[in-house]
Amino acid sequence: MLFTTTTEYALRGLSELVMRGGATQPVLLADLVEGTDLPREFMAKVFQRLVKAGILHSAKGRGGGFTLARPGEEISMMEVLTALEGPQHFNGCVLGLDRCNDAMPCPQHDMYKPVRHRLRDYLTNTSISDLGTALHEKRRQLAEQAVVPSNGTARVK
Amino acid sequence: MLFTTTTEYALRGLSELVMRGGATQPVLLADLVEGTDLPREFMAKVFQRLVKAGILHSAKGRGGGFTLARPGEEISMMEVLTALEGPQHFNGCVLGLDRCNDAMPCPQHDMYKPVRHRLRDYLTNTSISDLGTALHEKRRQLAEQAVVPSNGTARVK
DNA sequence: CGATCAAAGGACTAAGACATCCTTTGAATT
DNA sequence: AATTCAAAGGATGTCTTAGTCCTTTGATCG
Repeated sequence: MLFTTTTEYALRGLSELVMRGGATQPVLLADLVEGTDLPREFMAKVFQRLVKAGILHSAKGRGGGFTLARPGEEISMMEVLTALEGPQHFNGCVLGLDRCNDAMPCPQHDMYKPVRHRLRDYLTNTSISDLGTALHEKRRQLAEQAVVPSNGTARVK
Repeated sequence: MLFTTTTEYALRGLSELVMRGGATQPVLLADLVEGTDLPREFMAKVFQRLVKAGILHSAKGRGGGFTLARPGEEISMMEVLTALEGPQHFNGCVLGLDRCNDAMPCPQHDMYKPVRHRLRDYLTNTSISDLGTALHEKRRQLAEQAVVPSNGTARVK
């Protein structure tokens, strides 16, 4: 809804990367996608773009793989979005007009502004480290749930 | 950003329709797009879909055109969005996962929830009448501005 | 140096979005 | 009934997005 498929893959891929220690040691694409439904070949293209955008670092050959180019705390969802879809995504009106101008003013500019602001806040203030941590935590909870599946004392959501 | 081009066109077209009295009398597509950059032929397709969705009513031949099928106050942006892009757009995670499940839980579900809620509120509580009114008002302001362009007493934004 | 490993990159296919053109249908006017 | 009007609908074309496959590049290990 908010992102293109490409951006969604990027964010999910980065979450996985962070969760697998990609902040410090290289992670292979093959390892990263295993157990997920992320399409390997396509992810390779997406990660290539992230390398060029200065978000990822890559190394070929043995001991290679992908690592974060910078600390994960410094990479926001917004930066990923911008790298892949361009910067203009948050400057336009709700209705997608190029410009709110004389010929066709955006009738919703004022009402949409606070909504967009909220959205922008979320995207700029959430880092891919946050995504990785949240993913890790979710999986931990699910694992715990699986171990004590029908025990009344276990908190199961 | 939020919508596909098709949905944007639909919302803009409906805004124009309402502004031109399409709530009560039929408006021709040709009239509706004139002075805008809305592509006539493509808009015809979009409006066809809105007719089938029960949002618009159409009439062929002389005296024909498009009118709202129901009062504009009762038609929300969300309804238009849903009619054109399907209902699943607001039920998913930020990351676009089909389901937040064991195999791949959404790492951001909880944090994104309030943001989505805000967005949903905006879209369900804004009707196409609101859009039409806002459009009309904006154009009125611009016209006023144009009449007294360099007069110090005129409030110009 | 040669083998192997893994990302980079090019070529290609499929599907969907966006857009236009032309014919058909149905209604109103003469 | 004939004409005209305007939307409905089918056919087609183009572009972008999504996705796969295969070759090349560059690094490391033996």
